[in-house]
Amino acid sequence: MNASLQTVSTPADRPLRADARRNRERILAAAQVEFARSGGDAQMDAIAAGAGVGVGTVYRHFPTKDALVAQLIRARFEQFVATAHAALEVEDPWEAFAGFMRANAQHCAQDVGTQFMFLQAGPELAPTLARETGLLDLSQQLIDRGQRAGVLRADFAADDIGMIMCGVASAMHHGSAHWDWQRHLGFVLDGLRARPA
Amino acid sequence: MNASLQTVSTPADRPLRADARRNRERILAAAQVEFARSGGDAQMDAIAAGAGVGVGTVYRHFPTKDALVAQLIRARFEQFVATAHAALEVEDPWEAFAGFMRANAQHCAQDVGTQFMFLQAGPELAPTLARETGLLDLSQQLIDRGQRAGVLRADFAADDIGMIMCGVASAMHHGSAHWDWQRHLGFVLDGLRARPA
DNA sequence: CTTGAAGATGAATGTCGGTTCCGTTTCTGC
DNA sequence: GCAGAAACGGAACCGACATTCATCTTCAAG
Repeated sequence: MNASLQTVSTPADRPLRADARRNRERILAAAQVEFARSGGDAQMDAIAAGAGVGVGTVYRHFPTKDALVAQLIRARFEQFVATAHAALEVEDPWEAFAGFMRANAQHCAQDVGTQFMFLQAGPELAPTLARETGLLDLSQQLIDRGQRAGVLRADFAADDIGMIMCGVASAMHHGSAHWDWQRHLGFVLDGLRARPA
Repeated sequence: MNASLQTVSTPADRPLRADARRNRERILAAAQVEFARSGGDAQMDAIAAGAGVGVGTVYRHFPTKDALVAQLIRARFEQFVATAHAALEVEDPWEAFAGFMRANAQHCAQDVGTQFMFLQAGPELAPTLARETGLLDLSQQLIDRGQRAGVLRADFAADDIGMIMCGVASAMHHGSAHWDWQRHLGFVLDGLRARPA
């Protein structure tokens, strides 16, 4: 499985029939639940069952499993975008940036499907989505603020965010007794803070 | 697949026949190559072919694919142990620690199989092996030195190392154009350095 | 050199899980 | 209401792999 970026035909090609729209939502919800439960390898049958729907219906909405995953990921990125907007409202430039990172990590922690995304999805999916959804720009703004204020190290770049989130996600994915992703993120954030000198 | 810790019957149960020992080595080598090439999902047939051997032979040496993977991982941990010993010889406490981390990451970078291990193997495998091989103790010594010298943050623990390596490995695993695991590790190491105040 | 045990072989087996297909059911515009 | 399009259902299909097994080969002790 290699979740490439299949543009799911969500665009209002034709206004979906009422029941179809309902099912579509159910499927996405069930997929999220199922991915969370199984830790990344949910089965189409299970997703269909969870949505109270036949497999065929799942395939009517998403031509392939990858397409379904891609849609989940896209939705998550839209959440990231919202978080970024919120962060830009925060006064303190460091807290704005750090809070953004923490909030995103928190979202990942609550949805194993997203961790799955960072760990298993095609390498280009995350960067591409970040660009397409505008997340990259927003992140850049947060970074610029931090760097202008001298609280964020100057050599940090927007592209690094994905890499770091990926690393943090992998820590939470394992959930080994001693592994605490919040510690991990804390270490990294401390590393990103500008050094006094 | 869930590489639990199957103690492969390497122990000199009975001195393997000469050709058998040779094949065993070939299989391990081929497995490493094959995992590296395929990015973590090597097939038994491919491994057998790479070793110039029939599949049955692979199964004669390793009862299951997991057992084979476990053996590869165990070997890698022995390499880590060697690195740790070398690091303990280094004068500067910070360089000893940081060099240890960098060297291990480097080893991972050269062998996708190891990245696979950190990312896919059962959550308990790494911690368990770290204990069994003595790596945990050695790491602790490196950490103690750093903390006594005041160059390593006081709240860092040996258990954190696996988590961090896991994160770094996940970054290199994707190898997205903009993702550079050395940057990632650099950020983290900066975060681990004791703050002046 | 013989011989039997250890080892090797690879086609065949079994399972798992994504995807397809077509008969049936449910909407919705008229 | 009705017709026809849209959607649904889920058994069946199919490829991909890990694993097995009956048979053949090679080593090494005596």
